[in-house]
Amino acid sequence: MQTPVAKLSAIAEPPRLRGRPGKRKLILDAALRVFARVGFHRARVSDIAREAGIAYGLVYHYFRNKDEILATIFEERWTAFLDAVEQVDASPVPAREKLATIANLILGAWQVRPEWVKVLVLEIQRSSRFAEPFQLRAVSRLFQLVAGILREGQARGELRGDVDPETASRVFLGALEMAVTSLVLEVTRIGDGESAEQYCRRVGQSVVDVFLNGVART
Amino acid sequence: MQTPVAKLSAIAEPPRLRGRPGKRKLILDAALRVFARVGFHRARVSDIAREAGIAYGLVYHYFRNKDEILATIFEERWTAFLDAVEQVDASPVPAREKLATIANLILGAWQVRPEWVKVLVLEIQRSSRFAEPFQLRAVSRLFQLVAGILREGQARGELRGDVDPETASRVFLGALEMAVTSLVLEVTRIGDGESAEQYCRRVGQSVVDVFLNGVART
Amino acid sequence: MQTPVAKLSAIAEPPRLRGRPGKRKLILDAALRVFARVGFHRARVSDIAREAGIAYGLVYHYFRNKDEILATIFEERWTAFLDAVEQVDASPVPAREKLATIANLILGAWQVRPEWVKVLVLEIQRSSRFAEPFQLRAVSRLFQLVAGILREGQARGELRGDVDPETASRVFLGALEMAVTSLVLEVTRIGDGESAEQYCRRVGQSVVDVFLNGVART
Amino acid sequence: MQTPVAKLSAIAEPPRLRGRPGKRKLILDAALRVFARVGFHRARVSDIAREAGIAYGLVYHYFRNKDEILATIFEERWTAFLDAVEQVDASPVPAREKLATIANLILGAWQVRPEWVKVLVLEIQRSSRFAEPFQLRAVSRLFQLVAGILREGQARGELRGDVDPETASRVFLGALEMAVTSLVLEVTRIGDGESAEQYCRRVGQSVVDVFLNGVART
DNA sequence: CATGAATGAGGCTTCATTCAT
DNA sequence: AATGAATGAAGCCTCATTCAT
Repeated sequence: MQTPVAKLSAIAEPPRLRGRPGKRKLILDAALRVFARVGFHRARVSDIAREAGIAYGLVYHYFRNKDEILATIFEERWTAFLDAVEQVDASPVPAREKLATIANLILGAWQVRPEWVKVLVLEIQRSSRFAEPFQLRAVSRLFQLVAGILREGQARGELRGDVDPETASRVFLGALEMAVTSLVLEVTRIGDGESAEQYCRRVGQSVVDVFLNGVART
Repeated sequence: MQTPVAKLSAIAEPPRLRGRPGKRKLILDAALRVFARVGFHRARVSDIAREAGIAYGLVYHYFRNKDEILATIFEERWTAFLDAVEQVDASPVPAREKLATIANLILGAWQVRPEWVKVLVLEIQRSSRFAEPFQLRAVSRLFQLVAGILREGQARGELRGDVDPETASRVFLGALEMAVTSLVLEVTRIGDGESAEQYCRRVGQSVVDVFLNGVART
Repeated sequence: MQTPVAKLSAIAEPPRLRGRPGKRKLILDAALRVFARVGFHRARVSDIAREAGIAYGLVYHYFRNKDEILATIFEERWTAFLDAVEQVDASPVPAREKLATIANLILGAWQVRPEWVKVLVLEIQRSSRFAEPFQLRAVSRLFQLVAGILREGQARGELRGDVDPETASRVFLGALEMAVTSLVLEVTRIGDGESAEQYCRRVGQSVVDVFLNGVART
Repeated sequence: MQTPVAKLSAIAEPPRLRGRPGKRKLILDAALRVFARVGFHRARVSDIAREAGIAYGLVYHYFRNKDEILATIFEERWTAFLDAVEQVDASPVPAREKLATIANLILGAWQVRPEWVKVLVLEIQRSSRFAEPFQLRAVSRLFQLVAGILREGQARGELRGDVDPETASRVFLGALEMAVTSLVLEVTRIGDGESAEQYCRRVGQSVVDVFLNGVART
């Protein structure tokens, strides 16, 4: 199954909030880059302002404080991501294809917007703000969706019925996250004869393959 | 295979250095608790000192700075953990048993010392400090060990040969990390009729089961 | 003697300048309310604008800066107040009646426009801006007028001649100010069977009574 | 009646809090001077530190924030002042003498520590923090004490019985406050042939005289 | 007139680290 | 070894004021 480009761009580029000429977005994008570069805690508001090419105080015109910038990045992007996953969930395809698409969605996002994935993986997830109701729920939603896909696959007889869907969803998403993390931390170096896109697709397929079929010799 | 208690405690409790009264250890333990409670960045040196019941100037007799405390915690505990994994690697058992033991090692450590695992998962692993040579190598070592186990299993014919061991090691450890993370973040609530120990064992078995056999109906 | 309503309203409501739609007045009134509510220093220009229902940039079309707003309030209201006191001074009545009228003027103003009196008492009078030439002179003028009334009363033989009029004017106005302050700070609660107007009149009479006759048993 | 020097110094110099070598007091004294010079709002914490000859951060070792410095000044000094007034209240002398002593207490404090009185009059009283329970109660206490003295004087037949003690206490203290304010604002210039002490004594006597006997010709 | 986006200096506060005792 | 007072750099945030439209 092909992941529509539309979906990928949806993750990477949230729709402009109506009205504002775009300064707000300018700030969010700059913040994303700065957070990705030096991390949330090291990032100074003045860094963000400089990166955005605006005056210091303007940041506070659009956001209450630095935390809110991170939270907003999370909200906007994660919501777009969840929407994409919801669409995948709703599509009339076998569970295995849904999982493959989700894997491509995540790895594809890294290709298009590595900073966004880096910030999500390294900063937000670690942040104690993570414990905020909205964020907790937003992340839980992803796990629920995947668990739902697995449960449905079990009901349809596509998947083994003797595996707890909640646990399995953590295995699947944990595996994917680690794959992305190793890309983010540049632990994984992409080989010579392979484009980033090919590499991502291959890794996604491997993760799905292992998750579906296991590594044991049958 | 049973995970020897000795190994677990080795992870959780590094051997006392040179029989000191233990002020240094007092500080490390206190820091661990504080880091687990509020996170590294929010933790003040004075918090650690108060938790340890000492004057905070004393912290600087034992450690150069705050970062070094975190690094030390990492080094000591991670080294002990790696040692345990090395022993597992060296043991003459099938790959599947080695993997099961590693899973129990990690989940068991969470049982004995949840703060340590929490700090490892939330603070160190995602810290940009992670990029420091020693830490990077130390973590890489774990992945290499697991990849080695998988490669050996392939060579012995126990595991499928058409899976990249590096990728598969990330799947395995990512799945385990996510399992632990959900425990750390208390997303997972342990059911009524089950002890924490039973629960951990069951989750570990599930992860290994999925990793080995996959979720697809055969 | 009855305090003409005209005089009270003169204090509380300065005549509209040149028949403008009144944006300027809107701002001054809003500022008065905000200053009374939160104090000059805590009041933000944006608070004033919101209270006035206008954009806050507009404030700077009518006033050079925030200080000027307070100064303007002071000038306009205090001038009106001084005019009323001048009229009292010029009236052909005994000193004791003049003093009673002044007391009613002040306490009556509190009734009609408590915010204005509150700002006068709490912000302007004690402000270091008070030291500005105009304001200093304006306030001095009140003391001079009262001292003049006292001096005249002495000359006419109505009042004791062995009291320094300057000192006595401070006693009189200090007493009145404290009476108003206790109203402003709501330290004084008005009793049940008494209207605010009755209460003010009674307090004014008491102050004048004590000032004229003293509290000692004769 | 002579105001014992002991009492005056009690107002101006609160007893050292046991233990501290005196840095805390250094800061409080410096803050008092700075507040008196430029006002609370204009005073920067760095000004206070420089005035005290200490490092910036040390201020925060002893006080939570700038507000707490002002509040502490108020508490310590006002408490000492109230104690002195309580002693006056308890002394077995006629009401008129008690009032004279209180007047001397206040005016004498201005002589010894003009900054303290200035800060009290200009900053604390105006501050909205004034509304804090402790401060409100502390100030109320003074009024209650004076009202009590008046009531007792009435009961003994020394004072007129037809005057409300609460209102009269406000007249008395308002008059005194205005006398001090005019000193603080340097509206009142002390004449040539008179020492500051003589001047204060004379003003105090005048205030008490007017308060007791009134200005009307009998 | 009117708007509110944009500016940026100013100041409070935090807290890692040093140092005298 | 132990204490905690002392230091001061760093950075967040506020908000008066300006300016383009």
